Formats: sequence, C-alpha cells, structure tokens
Amino acid sequence: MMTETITRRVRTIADLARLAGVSAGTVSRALADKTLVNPETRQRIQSLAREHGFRPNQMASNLRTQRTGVISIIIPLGHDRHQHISDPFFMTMLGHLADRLTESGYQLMLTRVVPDDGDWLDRIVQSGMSDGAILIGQSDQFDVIEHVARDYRPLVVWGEHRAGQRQCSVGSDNFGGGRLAAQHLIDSGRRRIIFMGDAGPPEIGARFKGAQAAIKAAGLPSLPALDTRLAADVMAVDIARHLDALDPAVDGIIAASDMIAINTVRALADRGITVPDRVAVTGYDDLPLAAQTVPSLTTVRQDLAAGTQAMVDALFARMRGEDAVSTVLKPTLVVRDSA
Amino acid sequence: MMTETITRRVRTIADLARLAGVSAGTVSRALADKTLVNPETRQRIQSLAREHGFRPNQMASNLRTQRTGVISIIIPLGHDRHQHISDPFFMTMLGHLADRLTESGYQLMLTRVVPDDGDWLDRIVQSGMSDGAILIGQSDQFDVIEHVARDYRPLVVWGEHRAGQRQCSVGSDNFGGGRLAAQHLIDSGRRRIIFMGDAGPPEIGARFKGAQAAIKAAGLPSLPALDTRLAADVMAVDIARHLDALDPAVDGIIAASDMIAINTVRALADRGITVPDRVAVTGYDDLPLAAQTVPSLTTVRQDLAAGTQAMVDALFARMRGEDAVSTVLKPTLVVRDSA
DNA sequence: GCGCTCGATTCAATCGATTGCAATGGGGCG
DNA sequence: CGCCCCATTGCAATCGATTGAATCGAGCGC
Repeated sequence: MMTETITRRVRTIADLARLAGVSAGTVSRALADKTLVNPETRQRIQSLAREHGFRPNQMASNLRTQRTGVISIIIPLGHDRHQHISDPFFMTMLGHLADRLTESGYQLMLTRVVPDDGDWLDRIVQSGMSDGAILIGQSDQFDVIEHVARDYRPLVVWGEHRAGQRQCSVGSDNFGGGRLAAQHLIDSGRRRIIFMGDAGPPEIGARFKGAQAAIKAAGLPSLPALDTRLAADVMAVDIARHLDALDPAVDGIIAASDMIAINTVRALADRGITVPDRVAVTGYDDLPLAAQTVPSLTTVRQDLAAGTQAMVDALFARMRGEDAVSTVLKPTLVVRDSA
Repeated sequence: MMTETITRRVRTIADLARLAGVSAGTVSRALADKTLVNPETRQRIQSLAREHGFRPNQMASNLRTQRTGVISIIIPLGHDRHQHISDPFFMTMLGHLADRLTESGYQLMLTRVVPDDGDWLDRIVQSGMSDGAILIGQSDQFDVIEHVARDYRPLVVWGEHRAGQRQCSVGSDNFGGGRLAAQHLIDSGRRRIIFMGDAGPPEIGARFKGAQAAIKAAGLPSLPALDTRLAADVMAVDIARHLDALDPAVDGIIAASDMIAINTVRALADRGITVPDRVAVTGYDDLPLAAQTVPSLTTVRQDLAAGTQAMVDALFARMRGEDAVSTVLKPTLVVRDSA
C-alpha cells in the first residue's frame, strides 16, 4: 500500500502559499511569526510547513535582508604556513567562540588563510558571506588588518595591542606575561634562562621582551629566542635541534606556548634531563591540557573564556554600529610541577 | 590635499558596468573569465574591479547558481552535552578537513548541535547554506542520521559502520581496534584489565566489545566499562572517582580515547601509581599529542589523514550525484611507553 | 444608509548576480 | 558589392524570500 504523499515536494514559499490558499507574502510573515497575520492562519501555515518539512531558502532570505547570521572565524597563518589548524590553542579558542556565538544564534564560518597578498582579508570580509569577522591572531599581518579595519567595522582581532591602533583587539598583556614567567624562574633560583619560540609575531615578541626585561633587571645574561615552527611534527624536530645545541648550563626555559612547553618537556625527557630538577620549563596559555601532562605545566594563564566573551561582545557592539574599545587582559601565573 | 577618490563606492556589478560603459551581463562574464567577452574588455573590467576593490556579492551569486561553495561540518553532542567542541579529537579531524576542503575551494561552516529533537539534521541540511555536510561522530543519533540519509545525498558521517545502513560512513574498525589494545595488554602479561569510557555511542561500544572479546578469549575476567564524561574538566573528576574505587589488582587500562588515557595517566601519577610499571594504559586515536606526553602513549592508531580524505572523496562523489560506499579503515597498534 | 476605521491579506518591487537568447556590427568570401 | 557568419555585447528573465504600499471587507457610529 502506498502511504507516501504524492504531492511534489514543497520547495518554495510560493508552493506552500498555493497549498494554504494564501499569498507568498502571508506565508513569509506567518513563518516569521509576525503579528500582522491572523493568529489562526499563522498556526495553519506553520503546521503545514512543519508537515511538509518546509524551510525557507536561506540564500534568498540573506540576499533580501542583507544579513547572513554567520560570523567568519579567520585563522591567518602568515608567519608559519605549516602551522596546522588543529593547534590546540586555536581550537580551545574556537570552542569558546562556538559556544558563545551559537548561543546568540550565529553560525561560524571557518577560514584558514595563508596570506599571500595584501588582499586576503578584504576578500573575506567583502565576500558578503558573513555579518562580521573574528581574527584569531595577527600573525605578521598587523598592517593589512589595520588597513581593513579602517573602514570595515564588524571586525575583532585576538592579539597584541599597539598604542594608537585602529583595529579592535582583545588579548592579554603579553609583555607582563613574559615577565611573570621569567620572574618565577628567577625567584626559584634559575640563572641561565632561554626563550623557546619565534619572537616574530607581535604577541610572542612581546612575551619575549617581557621575559628579557625581567632577566636584565635581575642582572642575568640575556639569551636569544630560539625559533620553532608550530606544526606538531616539525615543532618537535626544531626543539630537539635546539636542545642538542644548547649550553648545558641552561636551567630554565620559557616556552612561548603550552604546546611548545609540552614538546620541550618531552624532548628533555628523551635526553634524560629531568624537569623541573635539572631544567625548569614554563608554558603560556594554560590550555586545559596543561594540567593533564606529567609533570603538569607551570604556565602563564590567559583567561580565554573572558577573552572570547570580550571579543564577541565587542563584535556585536560594532555590528550594531556602536563603538567598542580594545581589551587587554591581565595574565596570571599558574604554578604547577614543571617549574 | 584630497587624494581620496570621490566616486561613491562600487558596490554592485551594475555600478561597475556603468563605470566601464558596458552592461552588467558583460561585467559578470568578464569577472568569471568567460571566453565570450573580448579579451581586451575582460582585462579592462578586471583591472577596474581590482582598482575599486569590487567583489561580487556572494549571496546573490549563491541564489542564482544554487550553489554556496560551503560544506557544513557538524558535531553532534548527543550522548554528552558537556563535551566541548575543543576536544582534541574533533579538532584534529577538523584540521584535516579544513586542509582538504579549502584546497578544493570550499569553505567550512561549523555547526555544533545538541540534538534535542529529531529535526536538528534536517534543519541544517535543508537550510540551503551549504552544498554538503560532514558529520563528525554519530553520537547516539544513528537513527536520525539514517532517516535523513534516505533522501539527502551529499552527507558523509564519521563513525561506526553497521551492516545494511543507508548512510555513507567512514571510520575505523573499532571492534578490531579494541581487540588490538586488549591483546597487547594480555601479551605483556596483564591480567586484570578494565575499559575506561562510555560504551554508549556505537564507536566506543564497538571498541569495548572488541576488548571484551580478546579478554574472554584469553580466559581472563571481564570487567565493565567505566563511564566518563568528555569535557576536559569533568572527565578528570570522573576518572579520579573511578580510580579511587578501583580494585587494586587492576594492572591494565584500556582508555576509549587518547584524551581519556592522558587524563588517566595523570590521575594515576597523582596517586603515586607508576605507568606502565604498576598499571599499563593504552589510548585510542593516536592524536599528534600522544607521542608528546610523558610517558608517551601506546595507542591504537586511526589514520585520520586517510579517513578525512576518504570522507571528502565520498562527499564530492555524492555531490556529483555518483555513488560512494562506506569505508572501514584498519586500525594499527602503536607501541610506545605507557603499555 | 453612508462613510470611516482597522485588521487581514494581496500586490509588486526589491536584493544583486547569472545566463539563454536576441541584436549588432565588422570581416571574409563569393 | 552583397550576403552570411561569427565574435561581442545587450536585454531581460530568473533564483526565492521579504516588505512597504495598496486593497478588501467587515463592523461600527452617526
């Protein structure tokens, strides 16, 4: 026996209108729960829509209303094109953003770009596929971002704040955070301290400078930053190379991120160097993971929950046309076992 | 001195057409690099567009061409609504998918759903905001997925394969993988082996059954699966609780995932129990992280690179209207230090 | 009984790019 | 010199939902 409905699929609002015996406009208003339509017809149309599994075409709606309900999340991989999107820091941030934005009824469009020209950000924000954009990290693209921020309002950036900047940024006080880590090592008696990570991008650069400031203030020898690439596989290689070439007197390592710290601890263990006894290691970020490693990481905590909230608040304000100032979060030291 | 251009911003193709002294149609064709337009005018229009930073409105284009260039990545959180999107497994998979899809010119729309009705998947695939969808995990929604898969083609699911299913799935042989882990523990002399993780979702359930099969075949006592929730914070709590209540004779733990394994190792370390000497622990997934922990994880590797490739291939085939069969990957044991 | 108001609904324009078909014009060939 | 062909370009319909303005009709007051 044939129980399937014979009716051709209800695809458009016009189809449904025909079925309900009203005009397309009425259907549109009914589905949007506008009070202009008779409550009775509204109910009838809504249940008819449910029955036929009808859902209005988003693209048409977007075009007409000039609004997409989508926020672009952009991950620029400028300074290191091997960095993988699965970097836990990105992902933790992305998780928070997803929570906040879906709560507010927005969807996330994920875009990972390798900036090859000065045009990449323009291309994204002007595509019209999203109502706003959040950049996770400035990479080495500060100027490009600054240029776009001049006349594109709904844009918020995670990263370092520079005096006089036009872009709306949210980030922690990286200089202070770097100093915090160095000071902790100094206070616990470490004397030869190095920084592990690429000091090129503004955020990391500030951490390095902060660490240097503390080291210099303590009258200790200042050592250079050791570059590492960020993709999981090559990072381990870079770190191993650095450690093999390292002055054996080094007794403290400030890692530019938790992931670098974890890799460093592992590489030290491979070489029979115990942490924290022989060498103390600090991380940066305080990812959920930092507490779960053995030894657990002493690290500088960036409050990502607060940070993402600030980003989303600022973005929504700017989407409403209001102004929103940059935020600089205060980093805190979390002392665990690694230093 | 005023150097800014006075011209009102070029917003639409019509604006640009007026500027170039041609019709909108010609501009559209020129920007799409169609051969129908004179190469000279094509050049002229293209450089004019570049000059004014013009980019055609995506939504209008989408509406007309019935194609968005977007793939939805859906993360269903049915069995555990506390699970965070930042779960490293999701994120590793997402990273691979982002690589593959952006290579092919697609963008990713990220959707995290807490399935509260039978309608959530319909809502997403019918919204018309994407050309196809990839589900990361079946959660406890197998039936809902099966129902949608009946008449929505461009849908691929990461998860367990069931005989006779209609959905196109890609996943590893979880039963075989679970058996692999258990067999390794048995071979290295472990006698009291437990499974740590919620055996509810099909994938995890199959791992548990596989482990049980090996344990039973070896004539060892079969022990129940110990539930853990998946969000980073509560997972640690659950594991700690289980360990405190645990038979001290237990000498092997099969964790349902690498993250559970890492948390378990950490919790054991807190209790002064050494891994692998007193208790051996195996993970599942072989995330990049698994090699970086101390001790490094012995784990069952799922080849996520191959898996995501298979998913994307299948999805594209189905988007072209071709058929694509499900894939079951062969898991392999990676022996490191933890077991 | 007439005009007026107000609630409900329809009408038609609109968002902006795409594309089949028609129109135009210049060049080649007989 | 005339005609046809082909390369370009223009025209106008189309995708599907939204929304301001117009219309319809019922009820009410005078």
